[in-house]
Amino acid sequence: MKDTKTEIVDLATNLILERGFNAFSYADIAKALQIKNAAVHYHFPTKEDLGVAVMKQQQSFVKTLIHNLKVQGVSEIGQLMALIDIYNGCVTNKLICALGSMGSDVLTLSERVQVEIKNDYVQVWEWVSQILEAGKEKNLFRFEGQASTKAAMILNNLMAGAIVARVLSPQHFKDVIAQMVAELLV
Amino acid sequence: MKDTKTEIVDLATNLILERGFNAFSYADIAKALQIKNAAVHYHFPTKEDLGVAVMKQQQSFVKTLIHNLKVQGVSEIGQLMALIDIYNGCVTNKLICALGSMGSDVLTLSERVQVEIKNDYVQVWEWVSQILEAGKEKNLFRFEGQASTKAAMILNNLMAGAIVARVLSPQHFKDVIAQMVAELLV
DNA sequence: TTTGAAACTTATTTAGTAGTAAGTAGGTTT
DNA sequence: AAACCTACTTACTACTAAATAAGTTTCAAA
Repeated sequence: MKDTKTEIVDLATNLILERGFNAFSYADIAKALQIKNAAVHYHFPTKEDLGVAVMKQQQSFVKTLIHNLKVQGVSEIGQLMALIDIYNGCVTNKLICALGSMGSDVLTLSERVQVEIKNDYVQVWEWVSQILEAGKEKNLFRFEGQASTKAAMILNNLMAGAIVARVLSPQHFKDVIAQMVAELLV
Repeated sequence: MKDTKTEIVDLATNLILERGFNAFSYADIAKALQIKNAAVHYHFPTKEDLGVAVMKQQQSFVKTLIHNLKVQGVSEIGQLMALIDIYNGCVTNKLICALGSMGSDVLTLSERVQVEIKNDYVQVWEWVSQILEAGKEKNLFRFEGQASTKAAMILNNLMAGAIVARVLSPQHFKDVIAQMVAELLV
């Protein structure tokens, strides 16, 4: 069984992806875990601490994902699909991604949290840049311009796509991402 | 001179684009306008009312912009650049767009506000779709797939680009949008 | 068997939040 | 002149937020 600390981070993550950092409280977490407000503060003295923990856990998840995909020798196409699958999961559950949620709130957050949001973005951005670069070399992908710029464009479509999916519909996301992939594949 | 009601909406808009709907209060507005909290409630009884007013004002701005551009006979390229200029202005002022901000918070907002967010998105989406369709016909633009899908992709890049610009840098936005435009122009 | 740290609860504080009721100054209408 | 309206202020309610101090339980190691 997961320990309380991990459960708090998991729940906070879900609340952030659903409502945003400024729209959930320690009381929400305490209620869901059937503990008291102060117990959450025991593990994460300030909300800032909790925010940092959430973003670091995200980085750890991505690190593990990248590692597993490379160990399994998954192709560049497969790696891109794995990333898209994560966003499909978000959209299905009416969630947006951590980058979109925390990015929108970035100016209300402390320096420490801002740094972790940036680290999160850069980690995924560098990964996608590498996928594109290697995939182009192998003639799997076609695109104009720099791989890093194209990677940013792909992330933009995933991030904003997930946001818009909740405003319009999940289908809107699927259509856009399908077209994005079609343009990319040779 | 602008009346108080308009000033409240303008200020609320700025606060939403900077911090998000759930991260500003009536007190922020009252303080800035040197009036009392209750005076804001006089004009907008609930925060929901204020949210609706902000989104309707946005729609009105876009409607006027589209009208002016068409009256002046601005080309499809010029129209797209006008949209991009708005986002450049946002990025310069460390703001995100109303769609990105309110879209991120959509599940914390009432039905009435959600509808206006959707209306806002659809208005801009249809406009960009028309620009692309007409521009392609005139051999100004090149793109694969449906104009409406490509329009959504452009909006995704603008929306998420503005969000990421605050996390990374304004330059990151400019690079991505420059590449986006380059891919689009014949 | 004691001890001591980890993981809580209880109870409270401080500082906001949206929202409202009642009153008022100054202008407009009848 | 009386009645009314607009745009507020004053003073408040009810509630929620994050945060903390002090006390309690639990359980494993000495």
